[in-house]
Amino acid sequence: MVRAPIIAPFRKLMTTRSKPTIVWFRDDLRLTDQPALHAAVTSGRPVLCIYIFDQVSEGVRPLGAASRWWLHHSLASLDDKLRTIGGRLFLFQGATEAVVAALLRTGIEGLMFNRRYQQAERRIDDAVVDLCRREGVAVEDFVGSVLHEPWEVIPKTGGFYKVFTPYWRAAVAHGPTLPPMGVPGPMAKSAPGPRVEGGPVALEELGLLPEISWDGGLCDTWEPGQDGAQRALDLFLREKVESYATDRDRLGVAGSSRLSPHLRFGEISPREVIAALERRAGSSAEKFAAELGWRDFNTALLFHVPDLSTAPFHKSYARFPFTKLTPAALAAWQHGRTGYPVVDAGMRQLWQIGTMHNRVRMITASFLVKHLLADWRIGERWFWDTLCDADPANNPLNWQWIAGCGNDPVPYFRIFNPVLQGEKFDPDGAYVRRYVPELADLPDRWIHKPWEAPSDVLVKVNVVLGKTYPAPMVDHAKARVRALDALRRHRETLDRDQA
DNA sequence: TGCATCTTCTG
DNA sequence: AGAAGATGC
Repeated sequence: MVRAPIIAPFRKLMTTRSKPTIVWFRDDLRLTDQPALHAAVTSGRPVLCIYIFDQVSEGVRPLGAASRWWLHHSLASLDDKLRTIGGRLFLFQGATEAVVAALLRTGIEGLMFNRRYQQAERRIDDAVVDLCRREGVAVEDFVGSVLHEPWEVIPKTGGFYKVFTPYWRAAVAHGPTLPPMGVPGPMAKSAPGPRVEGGPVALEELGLLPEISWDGGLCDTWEPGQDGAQRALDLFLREKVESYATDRDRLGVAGSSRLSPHLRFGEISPREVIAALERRAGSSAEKFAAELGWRDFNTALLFHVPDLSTAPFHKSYARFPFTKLTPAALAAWQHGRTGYPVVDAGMRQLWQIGTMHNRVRMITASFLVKHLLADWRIGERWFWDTLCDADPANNPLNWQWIAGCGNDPVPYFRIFNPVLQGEKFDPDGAYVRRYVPELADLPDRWIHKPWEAPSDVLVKVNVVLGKTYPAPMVDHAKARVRALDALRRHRETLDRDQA
């Protein structure tokens, strides 16, 4: 371990004052409903708020580019918020254990944090707890950003839930989640950030922002941070939640809550969202509450089966003969040039604004794993890099679900038809027109299948298939039959193995 | 949180 | 002919 130099005059300063308690922020970048911060501030001791940007510890999955962009702005916002209660945020980078060890040597009273639920992160946290105990530093951890912790909702027969519906029934029966805490009062004057190896560093030094500025669409779309999260929640409750159950499926309508990246970084807790929802009963509110349940369910599943982000839940799929995509085919999917308008609109929405309508996530993912027969991990990695809400549990598990290798997956024969899905959920083509502007003038009738439009129509709207917009990269009917054959064969192999 | 195809019913 | 329902992948 690297021994960090301790600056002598600073140490003297520390010993003459009461030692600070560290509040270690992680995926909980908020002041509201923040148990660790609340406990530290109400103790009346000096509080030192820190964040450690750790991409190097064993097993930690490096953040994708969109998540890095989000984190940058979220950290800036958290620092602003902390200043409103007399604190500020000190940033460090490097291996967590080394940074914490160095900090402890500067004289620390205690360490507080809210729990995480992924394997690598829990190993780090356990090591930090051990470190504190060895050094005689009081350490306290609190419930993380979930409604229920993974070990709280388990079947009577033991093990863990593999199907959402029984999980959610049990979670609801388990009783109400903790009422969210408010913002703690002003904190004791914040201790200065001790200088150690790894920090404190300026936000810019973390290098989270893109080097070439591709983030214009993200900047125009999102307001990372606690205030943005609260605003999104207010807007959702005011204008969207009533019709959520129906509007969420309409691609051209902004019917979703847009809370997912805020929840991912813990800028708002699901307990706060539930508390706000409970003031308004109704089936739409319940539908939305269940969506929060999905987040917990996936978190719990990953907790119980740590390799789910890379390994199929159904092990037989490790041997599935995926098609190796050509670089051109992969790029066509990634950048929205498949020739299927609704698929291309979704992939371009993702690239431009770091999110994608949930139904379109299913359509585009299904296209990659069924029409192109690609390994779901290829798509998972792309989403991980481009989604602002890329979540270590939700992203891989949703991909496993659509690929058919997950716990409780879609049946293998369920293959989305991108034309029918477009016609059903984007009947006026508003979504396609927004993200595939070269098709904007096509009449509704052809907007989801330009290759069927009569040539005089195409001429009139300046569409030349293969030039201004790609011809379909695969034929839906043929690709569907090919996928059904491959998946059925795979299934027969399975049955034979088991027999 | 599907799709395609077949059957039956109705005008 | 076309809607509506049933069925297998």
